[in-house]
Amino acid sequence: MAKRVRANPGEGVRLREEILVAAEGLLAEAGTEEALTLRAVAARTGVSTPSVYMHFANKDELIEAVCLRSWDELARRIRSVEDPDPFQRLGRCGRAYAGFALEYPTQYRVLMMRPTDNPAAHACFELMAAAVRDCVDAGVLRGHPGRITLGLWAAIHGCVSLLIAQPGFPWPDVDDFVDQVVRTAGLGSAVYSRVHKAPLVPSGKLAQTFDAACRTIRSDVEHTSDQ
Amino acid sequence: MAKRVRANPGEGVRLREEILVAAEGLLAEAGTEEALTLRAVAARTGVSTPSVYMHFANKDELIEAVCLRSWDELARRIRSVEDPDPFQRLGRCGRAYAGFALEYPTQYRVLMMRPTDNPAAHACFELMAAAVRDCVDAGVLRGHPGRITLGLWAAIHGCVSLLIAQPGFPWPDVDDFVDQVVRTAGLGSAVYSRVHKAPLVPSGKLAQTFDAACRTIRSDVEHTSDQ
DNA sequence: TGCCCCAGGTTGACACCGTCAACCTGACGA
DNA sequence: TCGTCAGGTTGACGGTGTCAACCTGGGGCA
Repeated sequence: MAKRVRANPGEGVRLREEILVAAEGLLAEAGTEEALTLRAVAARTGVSTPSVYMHFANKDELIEAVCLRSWDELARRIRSVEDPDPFQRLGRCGRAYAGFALEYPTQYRVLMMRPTDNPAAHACFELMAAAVRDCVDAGVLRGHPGRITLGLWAAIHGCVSLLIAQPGFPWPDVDDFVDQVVRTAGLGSAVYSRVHKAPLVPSGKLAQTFDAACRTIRSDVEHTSDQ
Repeated sequence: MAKRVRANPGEGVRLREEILVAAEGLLAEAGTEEALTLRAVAARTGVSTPSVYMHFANKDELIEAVCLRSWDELARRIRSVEDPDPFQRLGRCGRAYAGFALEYPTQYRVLMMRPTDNPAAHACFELMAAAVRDCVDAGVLRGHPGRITLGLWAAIHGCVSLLIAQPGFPWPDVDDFVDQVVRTAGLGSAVYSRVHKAPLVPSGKLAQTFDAACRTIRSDVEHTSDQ
């Protein structure tokens, strides 16, 4: 372990940054929140354990700070999604969300496990809500954008959090599964927003209606669509 | 703390049971997995700490055993769902799942957070898959039942796990939200299973198609359906 | 009847954890 | 030149999971 040169007054923030990086790395390697030790963080930073308390009130606040960075990264990804068609764009946002979660599984896990009430998280939700609002404006979705966003969020979060938490499960191809959930949630929201809580016709008649509607939804006619 | 009478040979299983009950209670009260202490479990059972190791190899195995019981309870609830219409029954199964999760939030959290590969969990999935299969047989859903079940599972799990993990969030009415997610997932699966990965028509045309289809889906005609 | 065995525990200890009070140290302003 | 104070370090405390060693009393067997 290399000798650390003591920081000059005013430069203490540098150590804070190094600690954050070390914690981020350890969290990714260790896997779970409690596997991340203050002692390990301090050792990796090349500093004594209580030094962490110079910059973070306790372990929880350190983890909170790590999470904050993750929210920013997630927002960055969602913001970078582009597509001329609003409904397609909403789908891409969902896939971007899933991509982030699966790329940083541990961070995502920690992120969603603790009650979060910070501006960065709020911003993420607002980005999704804005994409939904565009779909409402285009007429493809109807109803309250916030409510619809919650539904989509639930579906995608459920998808990735299961993939992360149950790696031993015989999942299908990950991209396929994410795609399925994103499309199902989107199409389902479109239908639900028009049906709402109305009692549904029996299954037999539903089948006919779906068959007819989906012939129109598919943009090009496939000759072998049943399987 | 009352004196414990020592168990006779062969009666050791009784203590195992008492420990499980104590752990279950503490988990529900404490909230999180790491708040559940072996010392607390032992104290509540009226026994010394290392006695727990007579019946469970370590803390993890104790928690595993607690989880196993929860899976059984979940299966019991799903099994008790009845409805003549298969699509309606599927929805009720989803609501039963959510009801369990929200009634035992801590157990559910622990349950889903750890990789589970036990028969009880498998049985729960199979029950859901059977309900889906009935819908496929009735024609209201199409495609591979296992895949569809995964999608529904993801949606409902996401819904309840967000409700549990983010109690501070300004959620709408819980029952309403669960209902929304269940219906959205069901309707979405029906549409997705017919559209699959086909490229979709633009949002404008989608809106018209959905409007037309959903007029048929609603069993009775409302005169004020827009809002 | 008396002996011993062993299931069913208990005692005491270990290493590790988060946390904190007390202490050190070197650069900088007066 | 000297005090001050930001930026650390040392050593300790209580709590945790875990384990080796020990106790103990009821039942099988002579």
